[in-house]
Amino acid sequence: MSFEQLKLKNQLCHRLYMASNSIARAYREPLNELNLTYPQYVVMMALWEQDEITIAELIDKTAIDGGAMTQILKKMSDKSLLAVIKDEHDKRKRLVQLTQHGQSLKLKAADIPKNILCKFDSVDATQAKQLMQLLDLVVNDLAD
Amino acid sequence: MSFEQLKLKNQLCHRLYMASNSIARAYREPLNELNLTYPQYVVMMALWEQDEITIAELIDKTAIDGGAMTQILKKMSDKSLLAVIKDEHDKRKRLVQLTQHGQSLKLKAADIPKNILCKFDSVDATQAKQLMQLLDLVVNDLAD
DNA sequence: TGCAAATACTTTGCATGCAAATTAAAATGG
DNA sequence: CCATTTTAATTTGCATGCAAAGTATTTGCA
Repeated sequence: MSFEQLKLKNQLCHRLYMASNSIARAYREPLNELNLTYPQYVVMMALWEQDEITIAELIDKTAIDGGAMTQILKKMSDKSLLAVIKDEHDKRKRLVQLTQHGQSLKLKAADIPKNILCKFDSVDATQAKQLMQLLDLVVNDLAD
Repeated sequence: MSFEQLKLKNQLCHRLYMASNSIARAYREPLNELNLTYPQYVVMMALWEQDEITIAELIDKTAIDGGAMTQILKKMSDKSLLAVIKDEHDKRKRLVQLTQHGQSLKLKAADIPKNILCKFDSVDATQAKQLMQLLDLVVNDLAD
């Protein structure tokens, strides 16, 4: 019994596991300089696109776990990157708002994507796009 | 300043983050029935392919962090899935060996990959293969 | 109007991923 | 042959990802 389907080299999930960890590791150094973790950087990107959104919307945009989000926002708030304020219309909700400092960090982060991309010697723009499209299919098929 | 490069929809890393989490989540249920976490399952797959290898080799095959591996092996040892024994030739090394129970679990796991794949309505075999190849390029380019 | 059900978050407990420090043993080279 | 370096693992501290339980509000509906 060869059980080909159980070999690591045939596992899409293991490829994703390695690729995701690899790329997160690649971001670690440049993000350290901004004093951001990778998930915190994702939150920043979401807020740079649209500021003053609810936590639920932030969770929706980033796909970060709700339980983790509470902790992440607390740490980011401690670092004065953002503030979490009450929504007067619906007291269950809370709004996330970038501080001046949080907004200004966008300029410093602007070069990060380029610096990561330049590590990809074997993946050209077309392949990167194709890869993103395939990943979107995977995510959509697995969405609840 | 639009900062297109900072938008989440253009981030390969965020796609990978979501896809990796999605697929790991998909494995959670079937693996629960085997009382395995996803990384533990990866260790099992590595050992089903080749038993009695050193921890370093296991780390190399699985890409699981060394620090985490110690903990994972301890838990798996507690569950009698494997045993970690000394290497008499090099006392720095330790060998990982499946137990009878660990070996027998292979049969129960044999159907898991198929059951995961069938969730992919939008990704055919060709695309899956293509995706794996692209992911390999990413991992290789980011390898130290 | 009033209460059960749904929402929006927070909290808790467990399992990693990762960097850095530590320990033990083997390899090296002067 | 001994001291330095390298290798193999473990340990520790921090930051999530995730499930499940708990809290505060708001909705919905009888």
